Amino acid sequence: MSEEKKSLNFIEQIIEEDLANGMSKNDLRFRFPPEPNGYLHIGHTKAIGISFGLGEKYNAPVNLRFDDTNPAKEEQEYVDAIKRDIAWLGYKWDKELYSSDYFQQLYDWAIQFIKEGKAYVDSQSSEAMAEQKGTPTQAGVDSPFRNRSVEENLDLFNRMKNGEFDEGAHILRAKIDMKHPNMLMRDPIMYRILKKHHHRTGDTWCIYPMYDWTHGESDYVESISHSLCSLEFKPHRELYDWFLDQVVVEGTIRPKQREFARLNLSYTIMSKRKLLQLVEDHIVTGWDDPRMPTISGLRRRGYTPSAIKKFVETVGVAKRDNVIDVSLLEFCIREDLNKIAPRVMAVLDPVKLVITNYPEGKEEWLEAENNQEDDNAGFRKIPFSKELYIERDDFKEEANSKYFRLSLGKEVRLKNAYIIKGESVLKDARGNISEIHCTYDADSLSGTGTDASLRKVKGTLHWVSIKHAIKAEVREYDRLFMDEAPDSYQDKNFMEFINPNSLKIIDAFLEPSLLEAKVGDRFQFQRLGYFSIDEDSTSKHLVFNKIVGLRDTWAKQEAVQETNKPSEKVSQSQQNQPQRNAIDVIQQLGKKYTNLPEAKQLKAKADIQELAENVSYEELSPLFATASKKVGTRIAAMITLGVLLNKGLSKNAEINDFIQKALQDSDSLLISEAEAVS
RNA sequence: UGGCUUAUGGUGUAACUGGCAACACGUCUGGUUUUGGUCCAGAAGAGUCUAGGUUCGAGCCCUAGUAAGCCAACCA
Repeated sequence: MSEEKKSLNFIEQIIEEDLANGMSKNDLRFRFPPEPNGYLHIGHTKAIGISFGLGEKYNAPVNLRFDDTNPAKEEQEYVDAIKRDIAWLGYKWDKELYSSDYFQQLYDWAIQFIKEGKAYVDSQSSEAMAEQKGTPTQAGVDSPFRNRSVEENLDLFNRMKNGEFDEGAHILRAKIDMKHPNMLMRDPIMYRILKKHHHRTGDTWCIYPMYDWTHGESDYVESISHSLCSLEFKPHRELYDWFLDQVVVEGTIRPKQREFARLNLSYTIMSKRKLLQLVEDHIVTGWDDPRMPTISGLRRRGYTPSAIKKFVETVGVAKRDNVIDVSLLEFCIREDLNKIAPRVMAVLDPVKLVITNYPEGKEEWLEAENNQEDDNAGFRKIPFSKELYIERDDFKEEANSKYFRLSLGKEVRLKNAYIIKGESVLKDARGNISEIHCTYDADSLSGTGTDASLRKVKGTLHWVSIKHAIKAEVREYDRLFMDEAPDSYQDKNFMEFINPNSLKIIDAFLEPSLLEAKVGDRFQFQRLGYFSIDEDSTSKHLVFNKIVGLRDTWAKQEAVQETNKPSEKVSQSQQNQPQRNAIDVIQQLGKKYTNLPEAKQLKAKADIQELAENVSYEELSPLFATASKKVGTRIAAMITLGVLLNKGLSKNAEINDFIQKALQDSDSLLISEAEAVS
């Protein structure tokens, strides 16, 4: 129980402060307010995690409120999908609510606004109004309708509500300030005429409230204490507060809007509009395509709720723009699946392996551990026979000592089975390997405890018995975009970065135990990665999605070797070796110099003096400009200068300046070094 | 000639509210291993955007710059 160490994010700090200032814990209440105009994606998961997470932390209710003020875009399908996704993540909302529940209350308040002279009906075209609104750097001007009488406004608004006007003929605006530096405060629109069927209120209304007018008041009606949203709503806060000022009654909970930076993921896009385009252009098969960053896509891909929650937790909450590396998401899912996914064997790119000294027709059912990370996972039987498939990548006719897999004359272990030795290969007319022949050591069977079974060999391969193997379709996914930030360019469309090879369909061979697997089951295909059964599967035709590969340091090594071979890209690998310029090392020593105890300081000084022998004046002189507060670096530079002067360097104006400034410093170490050279 | 916000290793987030920068991912070593996975041990990488200032002491406070993001939909 050592939770006190965990630091609070800035939102938690605000809440703690409110609590300290007398707010009752019972008054804490949050909400998640999606617009039902698209599917939830991984970015929303952050917002969900923040508000629902706070609810869990403080044991406070969290409402799910659909922000459904625009019937032109919103649909029941999205409501259902959103509820499904949040429930799947494992969060429980207190009440399921809709902004449309408050249409009447909002309308009543609007009437009150008109009566108090705080709102008016404008009857211009949207173009005219946009022009009057000005620009961020230029004040707006008042509408000619701004000073209509209360009676006229009331009459017009009433007739708007009754459907007497066409869309666009009139709107209701709050009367605030057309010269306000915040554009949102320049008489924002509260209502527009929309003769559309609403998924909940049907045809009851033909005027619909705008977001700004609706959101804060809905929070208020629900007694939301903290209304958390992403950063782009920061400018809206002023208006949110202005609207609240007009209606909040003393002694009630006044909601507080606070903003955090939204989540961005490298190599993906987060805009609902753009995601919709991928669906409509059939780049993907739907919102739940396993390549999509939607929650439903991740679910179908095989991600677990706990991995996603862990991810969101790890990412943190702050106010600066960020791009999270996908490797973190992958880490979270691997970490989770490593503990829970049963291991099985599957061969995705088969080559036939024949064990020449294994009896014809013999078969054995060998014992295999389901998950060595889980003591309760148990064991299963897998069939072994003379003819197997192994991975094409797992064999090379000749290989160096770095290659741990099968090659001619070398031994490897077949996982859960025997040790084999490569003997010969058969090739087809084009020279491709069609069969590998090997011999096995009959005494080496896994788990028998014989000396032979205990022998250590370099590599272990996964395999599957040809006769017993079941065929399955495996869908392997790659990132949808080839650019790290596909929608960050003004001059390029994100569609230009679509990865044409984001889906690869593979005919794979699996061990027969998989015949019993059900849709949604997740497995580790040993040495390959994590896979889950897709809902397209039938009893005759299994379909797997690759969730994520295993961490693969071998593939990485190979890639490095490749790039290093043609040209001498040695510099890259040297970068990590302590092969640095003397001056850089000196600078480094300097950084820590003032923090060192005296004995180490002396050693550092000696090191610097030694290194200084290999430093030219041209390398040193830039350090003269070091900021005055970086005392350590200046000391190191001074010591180095001493060495150069000793070697016959003559002083110039630059050097004298540097020394003079050091002599006037407050740091005694620096002064004494400066005195030593002056 | 606007307003608001942000700035800490490659990435993300910390730093007990002023006491010489920590955690996670990633990278690299080494060990264990019947998964080149996991696990274990370790390393490299940041004087905290710049320049001043206050202070015994600044990533935290002040001033001035710089850079990035957001704001002109009858969208949310």
